[in-house]
Amino acid sequence: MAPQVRRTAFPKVLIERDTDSEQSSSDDDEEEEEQENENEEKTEEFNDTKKKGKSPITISLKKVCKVCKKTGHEAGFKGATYIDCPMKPCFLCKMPGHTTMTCPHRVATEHGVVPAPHVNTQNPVEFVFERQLKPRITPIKPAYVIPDQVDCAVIRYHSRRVTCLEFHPTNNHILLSGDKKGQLGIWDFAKVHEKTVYGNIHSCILNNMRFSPSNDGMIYAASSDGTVSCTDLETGISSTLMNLNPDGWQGPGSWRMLYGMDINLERGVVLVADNFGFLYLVDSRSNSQTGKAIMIHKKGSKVVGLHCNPFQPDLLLSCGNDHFARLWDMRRLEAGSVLANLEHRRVVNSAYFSPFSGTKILTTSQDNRLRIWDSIFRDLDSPSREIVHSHDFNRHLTPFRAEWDPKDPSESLAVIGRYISENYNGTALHPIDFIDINTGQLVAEVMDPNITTITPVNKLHPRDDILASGSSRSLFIWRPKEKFDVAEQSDTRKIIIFGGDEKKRGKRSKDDYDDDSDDDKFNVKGKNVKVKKPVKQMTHRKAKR
DNA sequence: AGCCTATGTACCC
DNA sequence: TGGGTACCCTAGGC
Repeated sequence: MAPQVRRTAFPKVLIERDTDSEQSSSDDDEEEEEQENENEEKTEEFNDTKKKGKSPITISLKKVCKVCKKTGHEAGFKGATYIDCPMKPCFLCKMPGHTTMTCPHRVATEHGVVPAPHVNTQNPVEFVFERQLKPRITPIKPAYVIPDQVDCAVIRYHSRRVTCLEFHPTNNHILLSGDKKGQLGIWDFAKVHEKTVYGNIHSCILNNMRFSPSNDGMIYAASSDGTVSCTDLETGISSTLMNLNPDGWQGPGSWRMLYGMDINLERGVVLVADNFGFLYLVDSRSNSQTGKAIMIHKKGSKVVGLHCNPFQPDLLLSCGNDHFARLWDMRRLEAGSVLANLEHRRVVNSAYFSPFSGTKILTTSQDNRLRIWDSIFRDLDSPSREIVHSHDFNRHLTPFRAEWDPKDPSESLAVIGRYISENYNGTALHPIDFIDINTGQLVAEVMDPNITTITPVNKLHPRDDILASGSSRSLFIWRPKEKFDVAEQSDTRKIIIFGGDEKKRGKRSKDDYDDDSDDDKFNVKGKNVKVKKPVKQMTHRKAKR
């Protein structure tokens, strides 16, 4: 050691760098990495000099990719733009050979979408469909009424991420929300100061909720605590219909969680499904389980969604982690009696019948594809269309679910949040997409420079032009600008008006929302939010910005 | 500001 | 089949 320390002549220093690294050398992150690399290289060369004497020290300034650890390129955010690692398949369509930036599905959202095929009435079932059910569907698709600008009200009372939303069936301005902690929020967004949170109904994730079809003051909820609750919205008094963990916590292997839930009014049952593949029927009058649990998905797999057909009470749709959505006949509900198995390449986050005719199926899968089956009366072996859309699974996000517009009689409009971000004026934003499920076209995208979080939970109002969103802990109500009347919101103390103040753009600060330090955090703001329409070429839009 | 962590699916061996 | 771990475009909290 000693001879090297004492030497007077320092060896020559060679700098090894990528050809384009000089162009971006002002970047702070890069300087940090350079420093790190320099240290590493110096140590190695120092050991070398011990053997060889005054051999040159090589300082490497080569870029190291954070994703694949290889040199020569970098991945990650450069400002608000994410640079893909070329060694990874495309983050959007999951295919190798190109990056997300150059993905054909990003250039044209409807890329690869097969148009709706012509329906031939060859068999009796199809004849019945054409005669009895098709008339319910409006033959000519009405033009979507998409506003140029929407206003947005924000509320923050959940302490954990929002997991589900439900509009009140009769009261037009009541929104219900559930969160990861199991809390149930009630927000009257016409009177911003009217909000309620019931925190003791469930002890963990509130996965699904539905209003009672016979009493719109009652809400049913299924939770990962293994219970189904029925809560009176006025009093907050809750009863437990079912508890799958009566003996409490006996370890992770035996703890049962409830995910999918729906209500079948005709049969008077609440349907719930667990994380082991089983379906349970609970009589909504006696609040007791009827019959035995039925395995409807692969043993040990989570059943995340249940939906009763709005017009054929005997038809049930389920979906889950076994990569399938399944169609069932309620009259013959038993393992093996499935009517159809709708295969997906990954976990199916949601599967819904269409809201007017009940004959279409829309699913959201973790393979970044929306799938549409145009008619449950036709061959269900493969979907009518697949639409590539960025809604990746992330363990920290509520799973994305594409939701039908319940007001669109042509059953062609769906809303779903977008995972992948775009660079909007230097801010990475994750818009909420409106997609024409017949063509795959992006009809509109809603975003706000103040909302930088991903918005996986979205619900369209059953009667009004209103979109409710859940993004992280926050809830949003979006509506066309002209309909938004800030004056009607009397509680001005808690209203923050955002008027496009540039200082407020970009990453929002804690103060934007938290003006109270107690558990009663509550803020509402009205502001201008952009709605883009229609967008065919996403790259064009990017180029303009 | 920087770290820690909860958390779920996929895929490896 | 089960344990280990990658993912590495999260968000809240300390």
